[in-house]
Amino acid sequence: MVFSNSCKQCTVRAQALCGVLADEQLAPLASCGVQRSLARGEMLVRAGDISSLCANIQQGLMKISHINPAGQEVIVGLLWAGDFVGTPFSGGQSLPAAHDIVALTPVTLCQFPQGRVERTMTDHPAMERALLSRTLAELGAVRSRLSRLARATALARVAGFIVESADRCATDDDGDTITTIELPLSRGDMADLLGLTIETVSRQMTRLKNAGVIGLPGGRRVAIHDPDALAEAAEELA
Amino acid sequence: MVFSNSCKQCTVRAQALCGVLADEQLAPLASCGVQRSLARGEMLVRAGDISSLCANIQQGLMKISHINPAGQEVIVGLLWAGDFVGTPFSGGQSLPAAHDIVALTPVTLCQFPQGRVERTMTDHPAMERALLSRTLAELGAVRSRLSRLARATALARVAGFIVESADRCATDDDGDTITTIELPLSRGDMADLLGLTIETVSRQMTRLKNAGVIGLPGGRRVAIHDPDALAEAAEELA
DNA sequence: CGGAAAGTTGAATGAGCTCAAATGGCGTGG
DNA sequence: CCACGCCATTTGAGCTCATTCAACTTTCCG
Repeated sequence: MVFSNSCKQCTVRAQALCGVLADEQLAPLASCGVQRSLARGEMLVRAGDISSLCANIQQGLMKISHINPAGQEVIVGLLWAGDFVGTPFSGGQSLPAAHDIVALTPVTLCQFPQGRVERTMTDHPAMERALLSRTLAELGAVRSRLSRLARATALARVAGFIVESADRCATDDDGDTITTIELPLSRGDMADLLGLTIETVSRQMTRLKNAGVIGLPGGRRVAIHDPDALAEAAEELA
Repeated sequence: MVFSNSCKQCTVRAQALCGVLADEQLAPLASCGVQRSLARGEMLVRAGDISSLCANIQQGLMKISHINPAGQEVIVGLLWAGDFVGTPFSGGQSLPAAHDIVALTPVTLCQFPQGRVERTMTDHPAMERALLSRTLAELGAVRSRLSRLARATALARVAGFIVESADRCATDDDGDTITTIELPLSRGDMADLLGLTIETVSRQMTRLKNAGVIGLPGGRRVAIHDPDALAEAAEELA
């Protein structure tokens, strides 16, 4: 249902199709995309919906989350700018969505009619193949997160998340000695993502700060003073 | 890389193709499948391998596992009879495998030349679409496991695993009042799968036994005395 | 400003881990 | 057939790390 994309700032075309198709082949699809905006906190898909949504995230960050019987929210994945969301084909039975999808920041996305995407895939098998390939890669990525959640300590989870965010959010000022990023998630969201409590997340952040590994200049900003130590902390295990 | 299949005892054809193709379309593929056996513990794929493996599991159970830097093994998924394993196309760049794949029981599988599978997919888009659909479903399933690992108590993890195994291994004697299954995993494998220690798994099994929910008649057998209580325990959270 | 939400810090509790020893099942060899 | 040894599993005791509950501080917006 979701496809990760490693490229940072690319057009809708490149995102959806991984560059396998020429521009003229995409024209019919690109021409029918509708731009849409979501406010922070707005829900795009509700678990249980029978939705034929099919879109590309252009800006912002969304969460894929699940609320368990005890009322706790678990974030099972994030969708960054460039990621694809939705079901690209009707596939006979339209299954209800398994998870909520909610905007964590203001989001802009480009929405397509499902039928049109499906037809484009049928006309251009390379696109479908690319989508399959990307989905397989995403599956591997989720499995890796699974192995971290299974065993890693609270410190390693938090450090790992900062490293990952730094990779994703990498600003252009790479000449600087110190990288500062703006975490896109609240402490509460981080806790839901990492399977911890808000307090524990906060404590580990403080711990990293006191160790001189990161700085917390205020807001949700994080200054990475010692990337190596941070990466090492992310590998540490129970 | 892996596709789950809910059907229990089906032929290679039905498994790989979800019944979307007629038999005669499959003949070229079916005719070049090679049967292969693996002993318990034998490794099919090693993490880092550049493998073009492409096969269907006919009998037995395999684990997809990852050994973390601390030397702990984490099982990120199981492959049951009927599941598909491997990369069905070369996709330009052959990525090295991210995980080990090892037989937990004696396994028989039907292996295909990758190129032939790829060609069959190209000739029959319905097959590729089915594969994509199945992969998306698998992605959802892994996400659900993720949410369980993130928050559930040890008891809930163990109970959940027993429920899942019971669904998978359901023997034909469904007329019986009490269902007994043979767990396909050792305590150690269960621990690796659930992100617990051997001792904790054992303790929770004992706890369920003492509560009268299950019986442990010996070996790896589990008698399910109270399915409802077991399901309830599986939902319980931290 | 002022109120609410978000984040930090502290103390006590408890679930699961570690280390260690006992028990049970099972195949081998006498 | 029984004794032995090996391996998986169970059980026990103490400890650690993350959670819980609670108070406090900071930041964000109206």
